[in-house]
Amino acid sequence: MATLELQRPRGTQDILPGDSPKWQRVEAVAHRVAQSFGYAEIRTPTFEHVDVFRRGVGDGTDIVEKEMYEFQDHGGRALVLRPESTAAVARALLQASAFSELPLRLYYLQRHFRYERPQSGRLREHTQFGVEAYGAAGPLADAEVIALAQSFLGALGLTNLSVRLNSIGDGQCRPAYRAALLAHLEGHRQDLCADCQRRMERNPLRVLDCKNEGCRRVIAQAPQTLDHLCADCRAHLEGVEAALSALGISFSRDASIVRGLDYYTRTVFEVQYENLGAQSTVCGGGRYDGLVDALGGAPQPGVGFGLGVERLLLTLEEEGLLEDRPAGTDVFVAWLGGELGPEAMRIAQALRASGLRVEEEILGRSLKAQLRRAQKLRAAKVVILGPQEFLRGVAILRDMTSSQQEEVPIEDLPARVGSAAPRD
RNA sequence: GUGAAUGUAGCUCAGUUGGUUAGAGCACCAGGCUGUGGCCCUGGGGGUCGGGGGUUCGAGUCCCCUCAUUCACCCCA
Repeated sequence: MATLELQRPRGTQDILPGDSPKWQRVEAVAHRVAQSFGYAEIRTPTFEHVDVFRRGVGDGTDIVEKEMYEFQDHGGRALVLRPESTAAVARALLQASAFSELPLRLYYLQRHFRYERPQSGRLREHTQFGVEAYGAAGPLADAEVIALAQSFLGALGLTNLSVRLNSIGDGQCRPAYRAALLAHLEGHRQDLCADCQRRMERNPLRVLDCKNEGCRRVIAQAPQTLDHLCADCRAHLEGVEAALSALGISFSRDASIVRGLDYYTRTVFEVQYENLGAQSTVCGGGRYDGLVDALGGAPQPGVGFGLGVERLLLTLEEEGLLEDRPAGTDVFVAWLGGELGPEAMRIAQALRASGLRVEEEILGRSLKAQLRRAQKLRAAKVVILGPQEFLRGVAILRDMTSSQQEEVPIEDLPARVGSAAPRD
């Protein structure tokens, strides 16, 4: 490893030419699937006023409390690199008065910035494919969003992922549940780990997803959120499940799913891939009926998910679902003799005009080296232009699979090559 | 933020108890084949051994600091 004075900042990634086709594939599928559900793309600024997230995500959350990249610009504004997109999208919609026309179906493909300790699948700059559906208070929107996530992952070839569903209640029933849970935990305080004893003060719901064995035993006896849901929340959850069943999407209830962001209400869900170690959640989402209100707008029901693209790529890699090196070139134009470079470029241009992906020699290497290059590019055809052929107005057209070659008039090359090189 | 492991060529890795000019395979370039890829053979370019400091006659090897990566926790996508 060469010693560089300048390295990329911790927790960031360079996407090099060898990897960018993988990203392009995932992005293409995201655009296609989201649009097939009638969702339109939205893009928001990379930085926002700090208050968008203080008020939207919540002041007490880890994201806002210790993970934001905050800075002040020369005008003294308190800004922050966006740590997530849901609150930013809501802000944009409010600013554009977009809630006048409902329902609103949006998706984004954006980078987020959080100051965290990096490990694989967790970066300081990461990309999410996310979806937001506004205007529908009923359970159909929840099911639609989950179906979209399923379709997206399925289109990429992933099948054995698990969808876990829970409801964390709303302003009606959550306080009562919280009290009941706290009472139970208080009775078993000595059996809980030190972390959980601390969690009891700040956010008792978090105890539910502790992996510690002693805590798990206490949790198993604890009151279930599901038993404390008010009638409306219960009906909502059952409605989501009924719609998912009708769609043939399998899921399991998982009382341990709790969200760390303040804006979630009722439905919360995760899509997990087990082999991913600690960062096994590829997709997380839920309902956030209180968000727009918190940002100062008239209340709007909303539901959506965020899907980590870097984690998804790790999963796809592990499942062997990414092609290593997709062919990027159809034809290579080789030349020799020292004088024919410009003519080779002219031929390459003519071939490109007929829709082919073409690379021509610009280093003036030996023919042998040029053919090796063509092979490495997996070009199906090579045009070879030599001084002798050029004088007669022809070039050699070589088929790299069969090793057959023939002379073709230069003007006929686009027609001949175009018909002979099938595209995938 | 807490705890731990790892850093030798572009990549994957060797490198004995500290001891001469730090190696291999793959990749790259060239030649064998003076105008034809894959296979083979030969040769070549490439390393401040992550960085800095220390111990020592002598450090890739030992010690300290630092940077980066990885794993677990926290949290999250």
